[in-house]
Amino acid sequence: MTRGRPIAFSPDEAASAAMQVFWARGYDSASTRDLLEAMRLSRSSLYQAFGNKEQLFLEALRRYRESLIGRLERRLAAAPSAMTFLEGLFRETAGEAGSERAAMGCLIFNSASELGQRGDAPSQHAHRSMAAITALFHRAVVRAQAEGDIAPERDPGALAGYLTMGMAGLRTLLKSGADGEQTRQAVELLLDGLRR
Amino acid sequence: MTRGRPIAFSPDEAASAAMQVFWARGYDSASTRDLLEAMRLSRSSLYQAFGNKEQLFLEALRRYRESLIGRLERRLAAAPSAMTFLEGLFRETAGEAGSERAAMGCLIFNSASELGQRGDAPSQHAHRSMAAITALFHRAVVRAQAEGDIAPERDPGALAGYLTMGMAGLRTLLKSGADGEQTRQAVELLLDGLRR
DNA sequence: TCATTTATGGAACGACCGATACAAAAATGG
DNA sequence: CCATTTTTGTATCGGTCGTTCCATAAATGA
Repeated sequence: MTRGRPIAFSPDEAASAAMQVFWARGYDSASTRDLLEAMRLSRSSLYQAFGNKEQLFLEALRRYRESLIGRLERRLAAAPSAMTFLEGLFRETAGEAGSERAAMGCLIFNSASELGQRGDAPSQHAHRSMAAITALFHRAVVRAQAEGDIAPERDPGALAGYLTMGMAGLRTLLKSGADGEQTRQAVELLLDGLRR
Repeated sequence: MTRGRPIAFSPDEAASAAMQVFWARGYDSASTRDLLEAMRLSRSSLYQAFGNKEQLFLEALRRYRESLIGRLERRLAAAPSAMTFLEGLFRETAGEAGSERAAMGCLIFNSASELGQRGDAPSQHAHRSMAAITALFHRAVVRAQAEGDIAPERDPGALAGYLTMGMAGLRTLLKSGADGEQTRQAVELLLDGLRR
């Protein structure tokens, strides 16, 4: 049983580098040249290891989603209350105004906006990733209700959609270069809507 | 003083057709072939009349913005109250869920998301167009305060940013294929935040 | 009608796109 | 050390991109 020459790169790091490129430039605008340069491998290796550009994007989006959701999940679990988690998340994001981080936005919302209802696999995966964010907000809302910070009679599904809408809008504001004053005020109003 | 051969197309209609293409496909993804076909003119005429793709986009975005703002302005002026205008606008938009119209989104938010902080002219114009939307919401909020539907001590600037954020988020939800139930519920919560 | 001016159609440009083909290089297990 | 397997670098593919150029068509004012 011969094994042959082993690959000289880390598939993990390569996929991570690809994710960064798609995040910064978008799916269509990210050229294979950009990807090759960032991933530091040759064309052959890219197509051999990841199939094609679309599949590479799917893998990058999957990684981004799992990383993001995982991080938020841990942060939610570690938070003293679900409400402080939500407040912290939104306020922190609003505080990114003007930074390079703000200009990049979120790969999931970026993809949802760019790919829209194209119907292909990337578009469907973007949609599912949006749903994953809403599901996370749903869990946070349910916990906040259990903790008495949100009235129990309020519909957690509706509130989760409201929060996803708010985060998507906040990301758009940040991408368009809104200043911190505006984003912070808008986020406070959004959070008021949680408690009301 | 000779004049020469007059152009055989309507610059107005051509620019309008270009706007539709940029709206449906985005700035980068809209190819000159797409544009020529929709505008029904030859390459020479396009470059003669509009300069290049970037300038054509700027003109298309300008038209979209003025048309949109003008339409909203008239609708606001005709509305029995600023609050009913805002309610109608958001509820109507939420009701577009699932339609082709929803998949197209709004050229201004689309452009803001696609072009981000690229720094070039299209990016700057997208940012300014966002500001124009916020300015319109600001006027509506001020009027709603005068009419007693929003408490006078509330900051109209903050509320305007809140509404722009909400509309941007709503547009992202609609583009990602959210169902009408979710968008309608989210919008009601958003509107609750206006009155509170 | 005629000289002039302008628009038009289409060919062509260089650059880049995503993807493939193929030969050379490299590391394996035996 | 060798035969085998796999990766790697590079050349190249057909196609499309935005743009320019030029010959031709068309409508003008005189």
